[in-house]
Amino acid sequence: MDNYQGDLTDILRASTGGALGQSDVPVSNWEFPSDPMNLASSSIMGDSRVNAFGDPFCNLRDPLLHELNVAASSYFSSRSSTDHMLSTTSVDQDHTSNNFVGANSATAGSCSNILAQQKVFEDHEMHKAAAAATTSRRNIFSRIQISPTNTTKLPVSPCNSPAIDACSSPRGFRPSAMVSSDVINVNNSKGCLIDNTGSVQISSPTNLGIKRRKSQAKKVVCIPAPAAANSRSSGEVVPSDLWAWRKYGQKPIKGSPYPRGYYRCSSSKGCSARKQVERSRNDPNMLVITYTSEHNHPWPTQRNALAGSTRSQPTKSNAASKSSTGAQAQKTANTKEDQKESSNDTSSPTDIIGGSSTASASVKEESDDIEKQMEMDDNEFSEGFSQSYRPSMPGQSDQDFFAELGEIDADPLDVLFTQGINGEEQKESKALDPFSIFDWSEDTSISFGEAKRGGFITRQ
DNA sequence: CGACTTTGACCTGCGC
DNA sequence: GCGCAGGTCAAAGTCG
Repeated sequence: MDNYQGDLTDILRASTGGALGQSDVPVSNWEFPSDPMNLASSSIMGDSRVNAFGDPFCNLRDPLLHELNVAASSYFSSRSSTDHMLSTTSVDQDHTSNNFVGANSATAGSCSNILAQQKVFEDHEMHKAAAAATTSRRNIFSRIQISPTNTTKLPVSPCNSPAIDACSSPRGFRPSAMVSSDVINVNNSKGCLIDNTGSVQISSPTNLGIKRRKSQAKKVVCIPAPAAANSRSSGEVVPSDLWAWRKYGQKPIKGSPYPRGYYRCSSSKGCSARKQVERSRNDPNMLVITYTSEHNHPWPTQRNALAGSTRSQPTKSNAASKSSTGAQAQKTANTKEDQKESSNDTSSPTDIIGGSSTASASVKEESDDIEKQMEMDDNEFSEGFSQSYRPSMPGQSDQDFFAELGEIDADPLDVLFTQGINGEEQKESKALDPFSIFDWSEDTSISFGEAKRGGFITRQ
């Protein structure tokens, strides 16, 4: 189970984003009161330093953390090979209704469509784990009850573009949504979040797309590409999570102007966890992160996560003012893509950062408030990244926040389960399968709001 | 010195 | 079998 811990936590954290502490957040028009995925809150992860992304990408800071929190939705899709519980199949199936999709169309800006769309697709592996603990076939997300009405109406992505395109959304980040690999498109803004026709990210191993190692379980996360916040001078996007990642390769992808970066987990030696980061073809503002394999080690402590990643991320204090990278950054700084990125990024970092900094708070608020918050965030960002980036929790000091991080790091799932599940169920699930949290029995019908209320958030 | 990024070369899977 | 494309390796160089 430990192996999964990392992934799961990743997902949870990433997806949970700003929801922390929030109970009834009208994230979107969706019926579900709140986004379960927001449980962990991105802000928690905020500090991690992860490796940079490909050159063309610029500044991404903890997209998982920040953006997800803020409103951005992210997609986690997994390609399962076989018994995939994920509802990858189709929109019209009941899976769809069950899929966790939080779409928030309320947000402003180009990305406005989705603040909190999120969808998680778990790995085949993860599913197995969950399955072991429970008999349920549906993954956590699939179990999450979303208003059937809404779900059934989820628009199928009009886009025919490749999976990567699934995450298209305008720059700001808000839009991302997690879509089941096979396609749930919640995002109206640019049309498609994920294309099932897409090859790589979304397709199951058997599908087109990843030719190799298809058999490996993969989870695909689509997140808004933060801009400057998490970037290096080179313009690379540096999606962060608490894991430490080391870049081991980068390849241009056919049909995409953006290269794909290959990262492996450096948090622990021998860890087979890997991820691929690339930009959505259609929406450069969106990043598609594909996780492969599980971490074979516990969730890294904050410190560990940061270890060895100093280059990829600016220090909290100077992130804004200076890129962490030196010569390397310089090398690519002038590239076309970088320039392009930089131009885009100028405004966006705010989103991210602001999202991260205020995400937790903003999430609580009504969509209107969220927009306002974002605006404020933008302003804050202008003042300095370091400040704005600082993760904040409502009613919580920074120190508290990090202290909490420590707890979470120690056992991220613990938080979720201990609080997210009540009584005996909690104990049982925790003991048997931490993931059971996701694997709620179908009749359980735990609403996101409940889950959230249950605990992810309360921890603070 | 250790960890990271970069990048060309190599390997492998898939389609034709 | 060949070629293409994706994925990985590993040397070289950088940075703190």
